[in-house]
Formats: sequence, C-alpha cells, structure tokens
Amino acid sequence: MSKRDAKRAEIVGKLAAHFIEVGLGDTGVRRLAEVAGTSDRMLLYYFDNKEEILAAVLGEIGGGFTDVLDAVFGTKPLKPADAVKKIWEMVRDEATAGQLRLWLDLSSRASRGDPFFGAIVEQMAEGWIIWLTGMLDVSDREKRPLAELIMSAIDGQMVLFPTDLTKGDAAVAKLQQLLDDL
Amino acid sequence: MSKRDAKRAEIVGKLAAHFIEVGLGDTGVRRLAEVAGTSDRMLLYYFDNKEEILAAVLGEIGGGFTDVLDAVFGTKPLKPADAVKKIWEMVRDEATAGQLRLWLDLSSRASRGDPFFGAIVEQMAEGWIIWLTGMLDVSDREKRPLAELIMSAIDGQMVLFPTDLTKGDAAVAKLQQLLDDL
DNA sequence: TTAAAAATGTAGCACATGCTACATAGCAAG
DNA sequence: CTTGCTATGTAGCATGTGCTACATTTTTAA
Repeated sequence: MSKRDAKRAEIVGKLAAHFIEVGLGDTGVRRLAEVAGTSDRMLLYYFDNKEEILAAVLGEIGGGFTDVLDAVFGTKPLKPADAVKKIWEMVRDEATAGQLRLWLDLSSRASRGDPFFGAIVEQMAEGWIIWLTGMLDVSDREKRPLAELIMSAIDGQMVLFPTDLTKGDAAVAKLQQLLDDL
Repeated sequence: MSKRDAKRAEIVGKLAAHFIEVGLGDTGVRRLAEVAGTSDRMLLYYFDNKEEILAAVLGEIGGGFTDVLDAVFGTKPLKPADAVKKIWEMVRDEATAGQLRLWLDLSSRASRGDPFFGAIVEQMAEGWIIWLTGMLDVSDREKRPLAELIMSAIDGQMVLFPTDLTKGDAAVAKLQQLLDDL
C-alpha cells in the first residue's frame, strides 16, 4: 500500500468512526479535516473532492456493517419474536443511536433522489435484511418478508419517534406478541 | 385580517404547497422567496426570521394533515389488516410521496437534536397515531400500540427502501397477514 | 549530493448563507 | 401639503462553503 493510500485509509477510518458515533451531521470539509486531525488543504490533497471523501467513508461503514452485526449477535438461529427483542435492545442502546441517525440521514437524502446516497442506503438495507433473513428460524418462504417487516417496523420507530425512541416500546412489544407463535 | 397577515398567509400557502410537492429540500431564504414569488428582503419583512417562516409553513402542513386523512378515508372503523392495506395504497401513491419525503427530512433533522424540528415531528406523528387509533376496530387496550406498530412499519419502508417503495410490498403484505385474524 | 517528487502551510477566490441598513415610493390622515 | 406609516428595491456585511494557487519544507531516488 502506497503512503498516499495509507493516509487515505487512516483518514477514512477516523471519519467512519466519527460518523458512526455522532451521525452524519456537518459534512463541511473544514469540519471533516478537524475530525480527521488534519487540514482541509490536506484532505483535498489526498482526495479529489468532498464527494470522494464521503463515498470512501460511507463505503467503509457500509462494508463493515454486517461484520459488526455478526459480532454482536453470533449466528445461531432466532425465533422471530426473539430477534425483534434483541434488535430492539441494540437499537435502543445509545451506542448504536448515532449509526441509526446516520441511516436516517442517508435515507432522507436518498429519497430526495440523490443516486449516490441511494446506492449506499440500498447496500446497507440489503445487508441488514440478508443478515436477518439468515438468522430467522422460520420456513424459507417466510424468511425474507418477515425480515423486511421486522427491520422496517424497527426503523419506523426512528421516523415516528426521532426524539425519544423509548416511545417505540409499545409498538415493538406488540410486534413481538404478533410474532409469538411463529 | 390585516394586510400583513393576509400576505403572510399567502406566502405560507405557497410554501406549504411547494414543500408538500417536492419535500423540504433547500430552505435558504433566497430560495424560499423565489418559491413564494417575492424577495428575500420581503420574506424577512413579513416574518422575523427564517425559523418563523418554517414554523408557520410546517404548522400549516401539520394542521391540515388529519383533515386530508379524514377526507380520504372517511371515519368508519377499519379492521387492522384493512387499515394497513388502505394506508399503504395511499403511501404508495405518487401524490403523497412528497409529503413522505418531507416527513423523512424532518425526522432526520429532529434525530440530529434540532428541537424545532423535533417538536414538529412529534406533533405530526401524534396526529397520525391518534387518527389511526380512532379508526381501528379493535379493543380499546390494543388500539394505540397497534396504531403505532402499523404506522412505524409503514414509515419504516421509507427508511429501508427510499429509492423504490414497491420493494416494501412484501413486508406490508406480511403485516397484513399477521393482522388478519384480529 | 543533487534533482525530482511528495507533503504541507498560507492565503485567498468565488459563491452562498441569514440578515440588515438605507433609501425610496405609495398612500392615508390631519 | 405635510406627516407618518406601509411596502419594496439596492446594496451590503459577516460568516461559511468547496476548492485552488503558490510557496515551502521534507522525503526519496540517482
């Protein structure tokens, strides 16, 4: 790996960690530079432009996503109701909150038609869904729709109650109940 | 109504229509002025600052929301599965798409900690939920959690599939199926 | 050792942001 | 006709944006 690539990787790593921690937020080059511990001048020396920076960082985040999930959850099959419970616990955890805010950001930009963010979101969503599909202990035909339903119901809590996720407890409990005898 | 108030109402109306059509998008005063058919100078003559403009416009949108819902749906009780079907049809309709994009925008800004957008989203979400709660033909104790679950599952489709809502069909069908015997 | 290349600092450009100062025009009341 | 209020245009400020030109230092290669 060339020195330039190493530096790029270092910067991307720092920015990815930061975005995961606090969400997308301010993406100005001067602010990004500060977070990466360098200057805007250097940032645009290692990267051609701001878009390339964001692409690299979001690509990194998206790529490492399911690894994180596997690390947290292991790989043994789960009954749907239990999957809901565990995922909701994870989502409710403050440590994951930034990542979710990040996802909301990306989705809203994607829904405005931005193809760049659209592709990223598509990739991340597919990652989640495939991962959950693999974990669900139900018949093959039901796996995928069920995974999508669970993911969307949980993501929906962010949209409905962005300021206070605890308000989503009742809806999630209801979903668990509906899934109880599957 | 004073002339000033009339002008304010006219501006608010135009901006509300525009936001509903294309989403929140660019909220710069110069752009808002253009949309409202006036100058930034005049916008800030009729309103004290940008926040007040947005508050008025989003308030207007939020306020007229449940009226629209009632007009579209009537007020006769619905079985949960039927409610899901009708709401999903409405959400899938291109005419409502802008409004949804708007909501996603607001949620993402709210989740970033913006108290102004937080309050707006809270109000809109509560509006949806109360409306749906009133329409569901189930026992009183189940009404509210069920309404929240349905709303969140549908909103979640926007987060999961922002670029192509048709991908949400399977998950929504699954939800209908789960609710079928309620 | 010297020449080329890579890395970094300083300063700035052109443009957008929310907002304001100032001048003026129209109009109603005394 | 003057006085004063409402309405509107022109211009600008201060700050922030992505990005770049230029100069300089540091590293590498011959």
